[in-house]
Amino acid sequence: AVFDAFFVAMPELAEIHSYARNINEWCSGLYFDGITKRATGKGVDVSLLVSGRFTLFAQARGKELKLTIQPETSPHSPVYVTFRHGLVGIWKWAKTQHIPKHAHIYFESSSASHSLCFVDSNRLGTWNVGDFDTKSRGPDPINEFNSFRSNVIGNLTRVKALNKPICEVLLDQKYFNGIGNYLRAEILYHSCINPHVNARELFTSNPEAGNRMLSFCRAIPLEVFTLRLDKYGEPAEKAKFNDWLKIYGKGHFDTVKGRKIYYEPNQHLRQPEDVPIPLQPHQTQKQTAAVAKAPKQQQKPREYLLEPREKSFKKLLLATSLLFQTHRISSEEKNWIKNSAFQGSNLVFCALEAFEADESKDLDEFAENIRFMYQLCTDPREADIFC
DNA sequence: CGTCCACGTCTAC
DNA sequence: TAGACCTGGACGG
Repeated sequence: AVFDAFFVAMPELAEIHSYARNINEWCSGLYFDGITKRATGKGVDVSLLVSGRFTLFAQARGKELKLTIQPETSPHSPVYVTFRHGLVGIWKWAKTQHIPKHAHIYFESSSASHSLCFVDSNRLGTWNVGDFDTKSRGPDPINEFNSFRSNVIGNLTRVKALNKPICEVLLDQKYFNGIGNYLRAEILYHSCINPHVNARELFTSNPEAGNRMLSFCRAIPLEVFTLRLDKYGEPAEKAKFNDWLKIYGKGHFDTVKGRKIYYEPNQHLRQPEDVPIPLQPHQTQKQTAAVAKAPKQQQKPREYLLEPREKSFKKLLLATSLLFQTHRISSEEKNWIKNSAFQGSNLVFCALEAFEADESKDLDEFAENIRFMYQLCTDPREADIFC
């Protein structure tokens, strides 16, 4: 029963990234020509800032989603609108004659007869003109993992906010932008860390466990994103998501600062699994301190239901690492590929397919294609090719 | 029908 | 740290 309520709520890091992917899939190659802000919406009336036709592009950073409104005529500079989704905010692609209830702002495309709608039934979400809030919200654990990590590690000893139980710290958006109540429970469960452990102490007494947890802050939401788990979908999809959850909404919980933290009281005695998608270099195998003392238990390997796309995703990341390690691409190009893959860009997957179809498996040619795409896509004059 | 709960963020005591 | 902001689904009488 708790899950029925759960399924209509809670956009966190994985959901915001999925929203951005959805929006870019719906909107690529389309011109929009109208913006309507209803009186119920709390954000600014963006329609006053845009005239003529425009394209839309979405990016996620933590729990924020930034829409780039790019007017057709070049002298007009783009308008950025950044959304926060509250408890239930969601993006929908709807026929313009049937705008959903609680759509507080929508972007209309006459040619497609559809509108991109920001739907938020309990109106806790809002938006403002401008870029991501980098002052009070930390880097994105998926797209900016290295800065995310150093923002935590670098502030550990001097910032009071990090001298608290790890379950509280994980909700602090200044350090864990995008982590919410279900992700923190899942991350701690997979990391085999007791939620009440002091964060500073965790990182200083057992840095390996701390680092592993930071990797899970990326890997767990990334898994929801790449497996396209959708708690807003059809009943079958909701059930898949429910099955995927290991701990949230199940069994034991404590209430800390008015919020439920679900965990297994003995989860810190388990042996952690490997990070499912280890994209960042991390130390291997050497066990230390409390984790090492834990009795080795039989671990059931995590089961993946890999769709073809998800296999390609992994292959692409492996290929990218290879190209980078062999100095065929720069770190900027490497990061661009990863980000494009996370955003669900078809382009980079096409490059991979071309490489796989190439019988000579020419890595240099693969790298050249990638560099060419990178140039095209990062040049604003050519941005349309990307969309 | 009413009550509880979902759980993000801001504000005020 | 409690309350406000909101809606709506589950559940109980």
